[in-house]
Amino acid sequence: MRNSEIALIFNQIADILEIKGENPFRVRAYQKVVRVLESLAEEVEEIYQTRELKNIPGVGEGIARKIEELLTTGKLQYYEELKESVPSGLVELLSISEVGPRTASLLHKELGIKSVKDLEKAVRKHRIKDLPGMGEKTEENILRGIELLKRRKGRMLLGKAYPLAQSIIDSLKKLSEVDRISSAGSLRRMKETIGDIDILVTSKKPAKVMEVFLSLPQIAEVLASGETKSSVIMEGGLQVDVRVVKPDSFGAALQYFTGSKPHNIKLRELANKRGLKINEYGVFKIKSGKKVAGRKEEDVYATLNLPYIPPELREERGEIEAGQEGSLPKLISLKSIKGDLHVHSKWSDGSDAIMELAEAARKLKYQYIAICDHSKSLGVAGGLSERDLERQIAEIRKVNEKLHPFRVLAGSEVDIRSDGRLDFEDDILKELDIVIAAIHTGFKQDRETITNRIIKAMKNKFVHVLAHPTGRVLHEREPYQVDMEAIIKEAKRTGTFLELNAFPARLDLNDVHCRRAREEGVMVTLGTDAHHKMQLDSMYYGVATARRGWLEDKDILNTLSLKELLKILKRN
DNA sequence: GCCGTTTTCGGCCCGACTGTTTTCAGTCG
Repeated sequence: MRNSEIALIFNQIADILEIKGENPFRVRAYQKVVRVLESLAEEVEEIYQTRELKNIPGVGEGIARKIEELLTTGKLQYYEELKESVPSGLVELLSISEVGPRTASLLHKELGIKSVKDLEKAVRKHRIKDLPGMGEKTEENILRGIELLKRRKGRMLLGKAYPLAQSIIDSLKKLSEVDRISSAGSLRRMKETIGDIDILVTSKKPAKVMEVFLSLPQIAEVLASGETKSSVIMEGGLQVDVRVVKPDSFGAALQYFTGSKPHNIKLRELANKRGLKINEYGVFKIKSGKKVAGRKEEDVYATLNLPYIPPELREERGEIEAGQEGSLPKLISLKSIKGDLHVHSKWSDGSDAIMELAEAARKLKYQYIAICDHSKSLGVAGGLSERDLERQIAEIRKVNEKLHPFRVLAGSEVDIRSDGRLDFEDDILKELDIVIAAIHTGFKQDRETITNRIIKAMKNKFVHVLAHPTGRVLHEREPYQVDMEAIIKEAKRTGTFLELNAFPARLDLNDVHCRRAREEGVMVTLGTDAHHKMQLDSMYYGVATARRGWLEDKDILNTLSLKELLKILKRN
């Protein structure tokens, strides 16, 4: 059983326990394990075979026993019984904003409501308002919550939310009334998908800021508007909240609203032990109530003897401990990137000529790009035949003569066929500067088959890079069943580099796998998979994911200069 | 249900907002 499946079950358990009004700390214990499982690179199955499950943080006696039962029998008696005790539709009520566990169980007890559909009917018949603790307003709010749920399209890709947020920030920045401004929340942490956009502002005239914000053209609906906080829904369904805070609280507010929640909880626990209290206004001494920090985010961390922790790391995955030990990574930044190692031209399914792409790359101050068009068996993507590839190499040589010292690397995104053989023979692969291998068909193979298939390709000495190693496409396709732990180990053994594909819907490797690669000493390459010169810009999201994966310059191949890069590529 | 440089038992983050209440419970981030 995979970690994600176990996490799903524990998440359900947490929800049901909440509805049943169980001890909230027990609920939190299950929620914590869910989070830990989601950020665990290694499969629990493997941990179970080699060592104690209780080594996993948040896993104690009880949960260890439950995991064991799931792994050995595929089922969990406790969960089955729990499910029986609560109608299945009740859990989905929790996804309506305004409806929490207490309301859900009240609705069920009093009106027999078992699903969102039931609830909507009851609301429209005005049967809610007479329940104890409810009223007309609550009824309206629940209806609004249901409508919001229907309209909400789930989380948005970072690649879409980020430019949107930036354009809002740019519009507000122009105002002389705006002093400081920053995004917060998961967007600032650069998570791969974003639930809503939070923007913080300091201003002496909040009303003016709000007025301008609320008049932005992309707004579909205003949910709330006040002096210090306004919420809107943008076209496309994303919610944006703007808050105005006082200058001497800006740092504390930024820290608070950036999260993540588990990161903040851990910080506040730490603060308590030192007789301090942290909230969105600042850091205070508990006894005297004296404020000791708040203006700058750095100061908030400093009161706990911590260095500044970059937002991308704030997921409670050991960053606080690393800060205490002084072992936080020096994260990679965009300006360290010297080139793009995965670009398509119009020779296959891209839309630009090699020269255009090279010119665009030079504008980004790169020293090189690798043209890696598809190989012959990928007919749908205009895969190149051996003959085409040779002609393409000739064209690349000509471009290089003109653009020297900039360099276009001749490459290929060679398809790994279903049996693990490559789409080109060695004698043509060896002509290339860089070979990246990838799977494009047969995604549904079982774990062992697909893992062995990929490993077979990695063993080819002409293959430098494994591209988009898990094959996921956010919102579209699950990763294949590949055993990433085995792939990372094999990458170490064969000297293969693992790609972090920067295309916003891929970001594959993800943050967790990046970190595992680093721990094993496997270098990562960054490539945008651009099919258009504009898409070279998505390198930014790749770098963000690398940062979330704790990667430094030295962990990333294309921070190397052209000369150093060529040396390494030849060695293979 | 977890966890321990104050603890193997008794803690477990913090405040705003809202609506329904006359002092607070529920929800949210």
